[in-house]
Amino acid sequence: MARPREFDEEKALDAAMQVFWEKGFEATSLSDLTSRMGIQRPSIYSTFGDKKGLFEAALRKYTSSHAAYVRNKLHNNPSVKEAFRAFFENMVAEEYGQNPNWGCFCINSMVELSPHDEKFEILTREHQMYLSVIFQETIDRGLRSGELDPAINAKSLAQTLVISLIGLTVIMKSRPERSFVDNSIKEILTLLR
Amino acid sequence: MARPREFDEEKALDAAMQVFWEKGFEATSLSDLTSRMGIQRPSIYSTFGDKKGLFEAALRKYTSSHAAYVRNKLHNNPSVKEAFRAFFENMVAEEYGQNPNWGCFCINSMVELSPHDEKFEILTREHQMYLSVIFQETIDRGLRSGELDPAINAKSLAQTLVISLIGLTVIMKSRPERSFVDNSIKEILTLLR
DNA sequence: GTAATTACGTACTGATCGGTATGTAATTTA
DNA sequence: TAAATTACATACCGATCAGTACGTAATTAC
Repeated sequence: MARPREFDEEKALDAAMQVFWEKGFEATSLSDLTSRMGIQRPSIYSTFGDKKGLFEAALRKYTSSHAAYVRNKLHNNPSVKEAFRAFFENMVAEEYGQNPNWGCFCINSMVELSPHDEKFEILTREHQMYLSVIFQETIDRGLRSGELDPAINAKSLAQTLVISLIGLTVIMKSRPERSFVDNSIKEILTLLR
Repeated sequence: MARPREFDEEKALDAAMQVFWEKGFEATSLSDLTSRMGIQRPSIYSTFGDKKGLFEAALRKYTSSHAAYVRNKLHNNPSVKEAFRAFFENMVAEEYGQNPNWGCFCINSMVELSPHDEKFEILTREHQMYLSVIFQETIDRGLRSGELDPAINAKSLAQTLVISLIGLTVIMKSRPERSFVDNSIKEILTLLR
């Protein structure tokens, strides 16, 4: 190691994540990135490879922090039904709040890149699988405690909730009336009987 | 009208729809379009305005034909439960088939463009609302015939099924194990009790 | 203090982007 | 047949794209 980095690699990556999250891969230019990351092009290329490498690093940062967020939200609530209810309702409230929201970076990437790039097909799939495992663990906890109907198939229900989460996140991009998503969440949560 | 068009406007639009469907708006270049549409740039600009105008025309063509397809699928089955089951299972089978599938053009556009362009926010929202109306009509039919539990809220359930459809379509972009979507469809269809 | 190494900023590359000017061909109207 | 109008193909526009060459600054190793 000769001359040390002058910029904070994590902060720069975080800035890149925000730009990609907001605009997607294709619509984000290197100029967008340098201005928001506060560094020059050669620093990006020497640190992250190329544009796609930077995107991948940003997406990995997102998925790991998102997984931690979801795990925390669901595990820190004694009631499983209440945990899922709060999780879904909180997600909707954030999306309909003042601050602009860009949905889920992983879902955005799944739609834009997965069909054309196997690396992102795998990366985004693995995140969804991980979410379904977190969901299933939570449902299992409710089965063990007796809170949930023992006839429930934890795995199938977890997978269904992941798919509902995706559907809700995506449809909110078109900003439907709030009752649309509120009704659906109520309906979906009846599966957690 | 002086000199008549030498190309078939509908066929050209159909070709444009396929390219945009496959690659999205940003990743599709004018060169991609001219080569697949079989016409020159000035013909595109004189007929459809600009790139975004052509995209909008292509998306409108897609949504109207997709709505007709869904309506037909659901209305031409005497059993409502069977109609939805066949609809969802057929969608999955197509996506996992040999031919490449690009998901739903409207969902792709909702993810890529709706947050940055109000015109597409409205256009994609209206299509989802229309699908939910078709779904609701079908559920109402099942309620009238006595096939479905009269305790069902047709509107909420229709909205839920639209969200499930979106979630299924999107997650299949990452090509999960087929059991993932099969399980979820079974679970979702239990709401049609 | 000198050589080696790494980082930085500037300025550039060829390619491609979306969009258009222009000249010519074809058709209608009169 | 002449004028007007529309469509076509070519060839171009300035801007921007992702990516890099290169010279200089800073740090470490010896």
